[in-house]
Amino acid sequence: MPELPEVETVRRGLVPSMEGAVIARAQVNRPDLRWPFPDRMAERLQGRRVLSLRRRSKYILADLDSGETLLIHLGMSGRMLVSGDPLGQFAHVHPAPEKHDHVVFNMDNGARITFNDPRRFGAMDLLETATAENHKLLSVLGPEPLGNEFSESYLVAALKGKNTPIKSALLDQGIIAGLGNIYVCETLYRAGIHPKRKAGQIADARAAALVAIIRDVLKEAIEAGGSSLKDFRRADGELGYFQHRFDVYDREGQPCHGDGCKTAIRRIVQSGRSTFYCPTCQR
DNA sequence: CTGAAATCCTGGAAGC
DNA sequence: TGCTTCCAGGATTTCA
Repeated sequence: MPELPEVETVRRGLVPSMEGAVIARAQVNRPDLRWPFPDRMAERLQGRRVLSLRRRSKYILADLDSGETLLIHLGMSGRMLVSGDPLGQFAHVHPAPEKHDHVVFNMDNGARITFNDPRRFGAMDLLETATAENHKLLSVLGPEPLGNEFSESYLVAALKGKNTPIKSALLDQGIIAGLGNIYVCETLYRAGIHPKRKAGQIADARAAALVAIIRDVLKEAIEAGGSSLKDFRRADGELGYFQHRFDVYDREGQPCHGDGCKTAIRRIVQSGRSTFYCPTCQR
């Protein structure tokens, strides 16, 4: 799925056409994605103004003037395509509907946001804004990696005593929210830590160093506009380009980027997920 | 507790 | 231009 940087890129792309605008009509083309949509979702969205668009981990949260918040998860293949012309300068041209266009938001400013998700691992729900953090999907999340709560002391303590491989620990959304397979691989490469190393076996200083590395990796990806793999498009439909910067992800057999290191990047499977790493640089 | 596997889906790419 | 197999950014649930 889109990981934190991709979701943040999508959120930013949606702000101009959604924030402050009214959902004139919500078109819901099927009863569910990963889970059933909430009761009367279209009606509850219709006529509501979007007060703000927030992000928590890989979730986009749209606070509405009804006191409800629309939660959106893009799953693995979800996209939000923006069309139309919010500023009214040009003709409102919308693309023809495509297969897997599951939910369409027609805004009162002429913009149209189409949620397209072939694999349907995505999700939408409506929750009370005031108690949003108590939502089943949000209450289990660990700290935001770019927030103040995510500190060196926090991560050192969170990894202490863990017997699980560091790869799995960083993928655990309850320890740190928002990392996915790509950025965990990239983070461990930069940190020089072998993905199979037990989380609790990492020296405090190395665990602490992960904090800055994680932040750097995510910030660079956000600045680059999110990565773009098979299914991901920026909110405006343009491709991101962080994929050009991957050191290890999807580079099996290719030479390591490390200084003077030409070792072939290796791919292994951990918990059913591909892990890419340099056996020379990561210990 | 850990962790592996199955599960929800479709589509693209690779292999034959 | 076919058919089969494998693989994919996630995350929950089930099972050992």
